[in-house]
Amino acid sequence: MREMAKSYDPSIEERIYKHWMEKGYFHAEVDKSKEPFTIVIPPPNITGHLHMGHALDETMQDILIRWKRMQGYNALWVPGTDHAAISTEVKIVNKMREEGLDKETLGREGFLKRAWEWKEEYGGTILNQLKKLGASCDWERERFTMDEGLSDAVLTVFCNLYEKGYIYQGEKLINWCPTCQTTISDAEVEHEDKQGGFWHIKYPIKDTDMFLEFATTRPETMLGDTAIAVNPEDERYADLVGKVCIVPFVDREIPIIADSYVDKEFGTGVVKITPAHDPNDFEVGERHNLEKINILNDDGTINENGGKFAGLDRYEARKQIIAELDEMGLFIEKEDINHSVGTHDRCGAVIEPLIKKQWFVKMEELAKPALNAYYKGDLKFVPDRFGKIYTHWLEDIHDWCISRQLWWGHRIPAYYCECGNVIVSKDKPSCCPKCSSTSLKQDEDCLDTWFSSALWPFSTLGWPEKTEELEHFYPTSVLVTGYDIIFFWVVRMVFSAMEQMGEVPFKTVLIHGLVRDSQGRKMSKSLGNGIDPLEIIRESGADALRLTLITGNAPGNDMRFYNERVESSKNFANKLWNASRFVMMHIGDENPSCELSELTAADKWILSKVNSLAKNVTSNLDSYELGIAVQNVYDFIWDEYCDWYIEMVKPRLYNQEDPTRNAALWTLKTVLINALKMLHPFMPFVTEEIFTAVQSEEETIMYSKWPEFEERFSFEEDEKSIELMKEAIKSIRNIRAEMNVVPSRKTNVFVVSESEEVRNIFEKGKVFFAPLAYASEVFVQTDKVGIEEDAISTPINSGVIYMPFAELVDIEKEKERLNKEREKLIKEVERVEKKLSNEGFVAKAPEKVIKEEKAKFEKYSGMLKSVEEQLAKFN
RNA sequence: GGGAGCAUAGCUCAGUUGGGAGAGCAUCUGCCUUACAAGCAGGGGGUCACAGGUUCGAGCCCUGUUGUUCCCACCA
Repeated sequence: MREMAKSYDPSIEERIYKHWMEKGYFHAEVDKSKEPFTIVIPPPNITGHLHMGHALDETMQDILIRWKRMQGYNALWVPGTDHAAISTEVKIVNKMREEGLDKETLGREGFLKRAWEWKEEYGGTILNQLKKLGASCDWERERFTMDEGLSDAVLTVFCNLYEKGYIYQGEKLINWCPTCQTTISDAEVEHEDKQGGFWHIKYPIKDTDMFLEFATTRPETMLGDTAIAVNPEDERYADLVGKVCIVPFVDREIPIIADSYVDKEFGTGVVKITPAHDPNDFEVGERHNLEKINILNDDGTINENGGKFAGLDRYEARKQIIAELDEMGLFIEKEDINHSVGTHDRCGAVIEPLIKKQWFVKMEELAKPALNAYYKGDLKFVPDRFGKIYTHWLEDIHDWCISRQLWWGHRIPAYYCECGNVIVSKDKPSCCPKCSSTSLKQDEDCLDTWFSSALWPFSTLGWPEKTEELEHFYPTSVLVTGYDIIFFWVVRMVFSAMEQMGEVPFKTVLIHGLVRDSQGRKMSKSLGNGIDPLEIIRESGADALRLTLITGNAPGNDMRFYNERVESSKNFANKLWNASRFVMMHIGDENPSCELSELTAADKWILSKVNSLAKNVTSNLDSYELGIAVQNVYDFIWDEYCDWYIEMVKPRLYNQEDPTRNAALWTLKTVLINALKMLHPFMPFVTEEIFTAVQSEEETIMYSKWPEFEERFSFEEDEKSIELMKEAIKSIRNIRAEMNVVPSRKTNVFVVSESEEVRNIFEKGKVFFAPLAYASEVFVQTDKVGIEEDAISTPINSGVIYMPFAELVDIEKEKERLNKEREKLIKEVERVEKKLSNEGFVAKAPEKVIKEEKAKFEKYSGMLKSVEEQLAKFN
């Protein structure tokens, strides 16, 4: 037996984790004799630091992995990181800037060298932080989206999709971030409601003295206007269609066209059309064959097409354009409006739609199998409502712009020949197959970072190689992630897997919500309201943090983080610690054993309880109700095991001569071990420490067998007996507290019952009933012989408890108390009576429910009778 | 404009196929009882947002209303 400290100290965690690592417990080899259970970690960015969101996400995964491992599965949790193209590149560029360097001077190669150096230095930070949380990832299998194997997977998929015609190059309207100077996909555009202007402007109509009024939120785009549109059914403008307007400053003549896209009711019913800078206008332009004039440079300044405004930032140009229009009498008014503006989710800059030649993935066909997988039930969401979000997005999907004007990432494997030929190939071709020229240039752009993470579930297992890991561990079992990246990642993983592997990448997607601050706000850097999980771990331990994050959290729901709750989690760890210490103090170096026949009702009661706990916890874990599962274990340990069972067995432990002492020790130990096992996935450290102390012959709890429900440990009768005694004890304590009787003052307690069964229960349970009921002596009898007339009484099911308090009894007060009790019981009896006299209830309710109600009727009417008898005595 | 979530004790939240409303924290009372004062025992506190409906029975299922949060969407 190992000596245990007086109170729980979470600093043991580091030692334990190190031990687990040294023993290689987290490593999973392919073992075909076992059923696989696989999770791939949502790879955190190499730029990242562990925040509460990660802590929740990884805790949930660790719980599932540890549980399945104990259940005997071949459990594998693959860790790794994402190169995070834009985020990382921005970080590196900023660091270079501090040294007075920029990308251009370093060149691509020089830049990449520095980027890899940066990755080597900082890229592992977040994974090391994860270890503090207790994550049992197989670190021998750690992967990175840009390592050799995964890069090979990326190029393979790119070429595959290109050959099948799913990847194409196109000159389309894309989302441009002028700050990061790259394209981004639709998913990365965040629509924010912003206060903005709605400028009313008019253009002169050619060869008339008339003007056409319209309004716009982006006046500077007028420099790229190539038409003015009205609704074809708008009578106000019918005779203007076909006429020509003049765009000021650039003096461009543009047609007035009719297109049903224009809403007659909105504004003046006139829209300026800028096909090069607005998605709707682009469509209109396609329909009417309009010219597309790009007016923006990559940095958001006006280009040479903007005439005199060339070189100005778009917002400065806007100001000047309005000022000059005003002078020209063409500006009418500015309306203040609140409208939604597209911004870049990484840097917050306002996105400018513009036309560029980019690489796209054609989504329509690829989306279908991903949708079918869900409809067929091969892919499930927990909770299911997120399936609707998933399908909604896929049904309305746009092509995915995958090229990024970055250097940090997977360079697009497309090669351009002088002859104009484009060759897509994993390796650089030696010459152009068309013209044999050897002067081929690779595309300068990189792929969207999500292109590689979309392959994560199979690329990390070795694909495109046919590894035995892939064979055994794929498809993965469950993906755990937040609802905020369903579009970015989940959707793309599913369609990529369906296309490349022909099956789903995971069977279940377990969705969790956001961890918010105590006021319900998102934790963010700018608000400075983030709570650092590492700090919590340092102060209270990873176990306490994990328990806090899981308790009371239902799948898919957001949660608030309170330090008070960490405190209570830590208290729980200490409670468990001390209960274990108590058990071990009494067991010493013995190894208690006993026959089932030696067990007392109390032993059987707690064994039965822990037995059904196993059933409940397992079924809750099966349905991913981690919060309920951990609550089950928590309640059992604190309420049943500590507050009742330990107190019940104390007299047997203190009495070395007690013949049932060994049964008590065995039960204490057995139940504790089972409870520890069930708590282990949630609180791995404290449970490991205690387990190895109690079970000194075992090396770890990690591979101990998960408890299962066993019929032979189900003791219904004993459960009932003990519950009856608990009720009696609670009533006695209640009365004593009301009468302000200090615990040290003990009284005789009489249990009177005509039922032999009940008398037996109390007779046998005297050993614990007496101390818990603060009884100097317990008398179990059939009648009231020897009980003083003014003894305090309280009814139990099929009996009455009497306590002679002598001088403490105030008859009037006692009558009052009994009257209250009577009122309560009358209500109960009435309620049950009403139910039982309801014909519908008796005819239609399940038999079990009716039986229960009848039993309640017996119980309460019996109790009422004895209260009334007692009252009659006082009157 | 479309969709979804939430509304339960003072606060934060659970409540798994419908069968007498729960936890943590807070609050009040009494206890340093030989595992734990990070504790023990006991108490108070809820028209389960509102209105209908289904049912023998509704916090739970259906419809509507209100409040609130979020997601999606090309009304300039």
